[in-house]
Amino acid sequence: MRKKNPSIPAAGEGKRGEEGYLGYLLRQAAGAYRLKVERALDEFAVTQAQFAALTMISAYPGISNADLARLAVLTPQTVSVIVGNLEKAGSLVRRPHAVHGRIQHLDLSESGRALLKKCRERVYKLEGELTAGLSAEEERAVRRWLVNVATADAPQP
Amino acid sequence: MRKKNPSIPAAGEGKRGEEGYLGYLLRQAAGAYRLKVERALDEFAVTQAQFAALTMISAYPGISNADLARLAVLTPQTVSVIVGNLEKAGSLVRRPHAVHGRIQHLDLSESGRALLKKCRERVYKLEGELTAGLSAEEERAVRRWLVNVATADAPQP
DNA sequence: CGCATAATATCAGAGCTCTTATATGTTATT
DNA sequence: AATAACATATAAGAGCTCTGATATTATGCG
Repeated sequence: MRKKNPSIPAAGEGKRGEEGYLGYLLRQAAGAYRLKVERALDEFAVTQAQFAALTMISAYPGISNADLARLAVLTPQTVSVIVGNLEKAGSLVRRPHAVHGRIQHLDLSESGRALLKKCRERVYKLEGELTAGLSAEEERAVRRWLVNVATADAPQP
Repeated sequence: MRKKNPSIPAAGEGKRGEEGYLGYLLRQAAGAYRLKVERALDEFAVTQAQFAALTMISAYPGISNADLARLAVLTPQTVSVIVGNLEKAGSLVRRPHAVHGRIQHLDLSESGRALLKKCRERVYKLEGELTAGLSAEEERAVRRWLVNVATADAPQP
């Protein structure tokens, strides 16, 4: 079919495989999974970041942009972009704080809730595939490692 | 200092912690590590993607844009952007293929090689922190899992 | 009370990444 | 040899993510 250059290994092989740098492996795995999620949600035009935001707003209704950023380990500016796109799509609403003049509350709209429900079904399947082939012990090790990496330089109060 | 809303957990706790969805944990870990790398390389104005490209071109001199994309599990368009920025910075050169009229070879420039060397020292330290606290067995499980996730839907020839 | 400090939101600019689309060059089929 | 199929490169547009900067609102301290 196509003659592959034998000196360049495929993604899962050689230095790109299990002997490779953990940093590369992490980067590639996250990229591959992000793409998988976005293709599963392509029909709804929802990105991984938007799915995460919808899920968190659903779990913590009335959350502020700043709190959402802390929760998602992103900058407020980044979250503002994501929230802006979700607002444009009509999936959420921003309400001014009752007494605090600057804070805005975020809440899902009706269509946002319905959208999240449909997205969840698809993503749950992928989440299941993520754990397939892992023993309980291995899964615990992976989870612990991921949390450690994600919170490595978070200042402990 | 600041009064944290007690109903919103921190990144490493509650649903954002070890009981959370693996998909979220993967996303957060990759984001946190990407940021860590880019801050370590801030002085050289090199991004994680650029560091990956430099490393791969160094390992496979004369590689084509298309092969680099396959190697990095990215689209050719994405790699083209990264390579374009590295070229603008003078870290690599594009040479036309001797006989093939379309393919371009990528090679590091002298300054690119020097830059990569300096970046490597910094990133190696972070790579080391990535494995700290993992037993050999756990590290093997993590590596195997990451490779599985990264190559989940790669068509086996 | 008045001002400094901190928190919130937002704009602008850059880089990464995808999809879609186009132009060009190579290989296989007829 | 002509055409179809495939590979390579690249441009345009959208979304995500960061840094840096600015405006507005709260809070704390003199």
